[in-house]
Amino acid sequence: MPTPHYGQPRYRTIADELKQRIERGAIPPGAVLPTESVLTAEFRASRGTIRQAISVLRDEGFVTTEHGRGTYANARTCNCNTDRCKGTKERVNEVAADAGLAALFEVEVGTPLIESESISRTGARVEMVVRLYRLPRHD
Amino acid sequence: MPTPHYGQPRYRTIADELKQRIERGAIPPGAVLPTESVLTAEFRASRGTIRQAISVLRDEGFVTTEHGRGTYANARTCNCNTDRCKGTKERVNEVAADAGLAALFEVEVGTPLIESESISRTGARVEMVVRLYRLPRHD
DNA sequence: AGAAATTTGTCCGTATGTATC
DNA sequence: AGATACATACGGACAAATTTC
Repeated sequence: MPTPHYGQPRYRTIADELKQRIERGAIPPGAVLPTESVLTAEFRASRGTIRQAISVLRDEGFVTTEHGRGTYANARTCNCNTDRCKGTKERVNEVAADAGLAALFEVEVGTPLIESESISRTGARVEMVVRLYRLPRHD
Repeated sequence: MPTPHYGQPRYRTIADELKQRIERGAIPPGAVLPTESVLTAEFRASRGTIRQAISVLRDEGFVTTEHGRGTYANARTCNCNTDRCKGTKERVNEVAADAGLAALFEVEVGTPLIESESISRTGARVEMVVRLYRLPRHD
């Protein structure tokens, strides 16, 4: 049989299906996902394809894989069932300069710096964390 | 030939080699990387392994791939000599998630993250340091 | 415009190494 | 030590997007 993949690639279809199971609670947080061989049998896909699907879930933060043990479903915290709450939160505080920052700013290690941390999310998933450092009183 | 992978896996070794070429300027920003088949011949690795290596570069922001076209090296250091960009340098590398970041991204401590550090200066003095963290994307 | 060549994308099957229990 | 499961690597096949002729 050839390998037709119209529309979505197979590994994405499988990833979406698994994603739904996790979101619906069919696979509760902390539970182990079906093993690769089980998924292979269920979806009639090769291990490579199954692994690619799981890789998608891992990158999107739905699951965590541990070598030699298995793949676990992660707890999804945010329940905003609205649109994509592409919200960013910002937090500003004072931190001590570590070695790397101290060298850059040419100050001593431990010198207070202003740290502004922005966290952008899409849904429950943290998309990006941006940390901006600068010296106090000199904007 | 069996498939031993002592120490670093092959695809990482290849990725590092390509990374160096980009950093050294052997592959200038915007240039097309050797095609997969060329790399296959050069490194005597299978196409899958080559693709895995390129995937690493993609995740780390070194290159961009376009279907049917090729893989391009990204500009990672701002080379433009305009006054605007002068004094701004960007560095992208992989770091291990510390406790704070791990909690935000809901991953384990030590999970590789992509860190993009931008340093803006006015003259010799460092004005600001921005560190952007994100999870590796794609497979 | 159309066909061929090039290049990346997806998928399969298999084999072997490595980590964990 | 054995069983299980993930990680790496190979080779082959076909699909899809782009470029070239």
